[in-house]
Amino acid sequence: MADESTADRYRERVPAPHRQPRYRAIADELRRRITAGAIPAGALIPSESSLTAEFRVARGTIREAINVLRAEGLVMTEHGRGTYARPNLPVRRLGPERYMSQRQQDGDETTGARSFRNSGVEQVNAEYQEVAATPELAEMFEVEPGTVLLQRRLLTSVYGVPQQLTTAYYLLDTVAGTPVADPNREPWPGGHVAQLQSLGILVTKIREVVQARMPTIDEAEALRLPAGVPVLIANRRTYADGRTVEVATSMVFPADRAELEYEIPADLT
Amino acid sequence: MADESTADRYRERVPAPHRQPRYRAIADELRRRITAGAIPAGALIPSESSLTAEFRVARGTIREAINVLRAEGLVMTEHGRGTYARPNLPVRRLGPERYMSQRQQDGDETTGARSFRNSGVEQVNAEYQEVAATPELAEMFEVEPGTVLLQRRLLTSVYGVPQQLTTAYYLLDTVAGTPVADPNREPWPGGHVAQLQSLGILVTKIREVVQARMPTIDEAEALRLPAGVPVLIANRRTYADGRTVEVATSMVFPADRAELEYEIPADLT
DNA sequence: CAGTGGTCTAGACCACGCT
DNA sequence: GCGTGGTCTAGACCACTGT
Repeated sequence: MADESTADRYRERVPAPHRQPRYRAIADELRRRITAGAIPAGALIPSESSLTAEFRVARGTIREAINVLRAEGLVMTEHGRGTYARPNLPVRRLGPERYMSQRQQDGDETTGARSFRNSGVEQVNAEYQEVAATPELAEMFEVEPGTVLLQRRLLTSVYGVPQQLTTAYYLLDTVAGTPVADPNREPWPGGHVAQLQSLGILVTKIREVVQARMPTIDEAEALRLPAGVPVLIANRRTYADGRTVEVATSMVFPADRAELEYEIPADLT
Repeated sequence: MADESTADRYRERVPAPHRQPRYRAIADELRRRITAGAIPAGALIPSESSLTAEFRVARGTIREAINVLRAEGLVMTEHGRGTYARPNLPVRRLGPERYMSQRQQDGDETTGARSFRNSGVEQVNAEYQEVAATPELAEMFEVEPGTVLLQRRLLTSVYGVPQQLTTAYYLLDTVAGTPVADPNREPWPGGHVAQLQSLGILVTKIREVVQARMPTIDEAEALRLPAGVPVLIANRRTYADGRTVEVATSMVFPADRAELEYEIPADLT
């Protein structure tokens, strides 16, 4: 095989031609072991020090090889424990029914995607704060910039696995003094639509814009994202009677364990 | 802080306390300069050697900081030339109106996102092929596996910039011999809904599932994606009278220049 | 405690893009 | 030729996870 000369190159001391960098060749070899099943999903790959011995390179070179695999989402690292082949995660599907008051919600057999709403395994870490409206937010709410809004920041987890970061805003006027402004009532039964309804606000339309990008480091840490996994971003705007009653400037989902589902009814086509 | 003794120990050897790693602090500072506009989009950031001088750290530390920004998709590097703040691309917004027959479509002033449908600057590279239904496709169309389908593969470009890869399927029975089966008629005026309507098929519902992931190498090349940019994936299923009449197993969008918009009407909430 | 990965240094030489 | 980033070495010490 052509691999023989590659193996020989590992044994050389320094001169290795850079036709293919060594860290790439090492990454290729480790990737082969993982995809071929020699290192099963969820198992530890050899430690950095044993890899330096096996390939006879400096530790920095091994780390670069592992960086490649991390960027591909193939492995994930835990400080002090080791580096694992990435296990396959269950996918959380978020469909239009997440805005319904209450309904039967079954998993999708074909993909294994599941909805966890109201299942009792969903925990919410909430943080409420009063903030002044930025010009962008003020325009969406049709108020003066600086008007006080209620900011609601959430980290939602399922089975202890973080699944969603949310930053949402409400006009303080419409929620102040109501149970909706109480952070201890999280998670909201029925979601934000039901909560607004309890205040007499009838939601008429929700608009969401979906984007994707690589996470910031903070997001990657909060969502425990391995490197190489992007995030799905949904920006939500909730309307009642043509007025904007809620804005979620960013709902951040880990793309390796979430997908969004939408329906476009006939009268829109 | 309780960490003071620890911090003191660091100061013996290194000026900066490691409460936050040096490379992350440097990444934060560079990110600030880029997002604040001190380094405009498309401009070169300082070279690695000048950054080692400015922050007084080893070159490896500077490179790690830049790796952070690259993983976030904030900068891109060209060997021998330098590292750039990633230029902002015009964003193509795809809303529900893309399935409407014909309507006024304006840009969104707040984000600069635009729709290019029917604007004449959209080119389509089409490839049609007859294929046997896989078990998954057969189940969706409610036919026997192996039933012949028309496969439609598209690369859509706007102003010569590739914007979308599509793979869609139709039952050959319903389209054979019709203008819809003619690859020379791309791009389809009014989209696939209008085309189906011209065959007497009235679309009643469209369902889309949106995901994100890093691109395969082939996708990255076809869409001319720089490293660190994920793709948005939409899987579409088109219904008429409860029957599935079209399936797009993957519409692949470059996440740095596309976003998807959906509406959830009141009767769904 | 031992073993893992995380951070950082101070060098070296190579490959690429420009002028 | 010069300045850029790409690759690599050989060490050091820190921080986290286990026993």
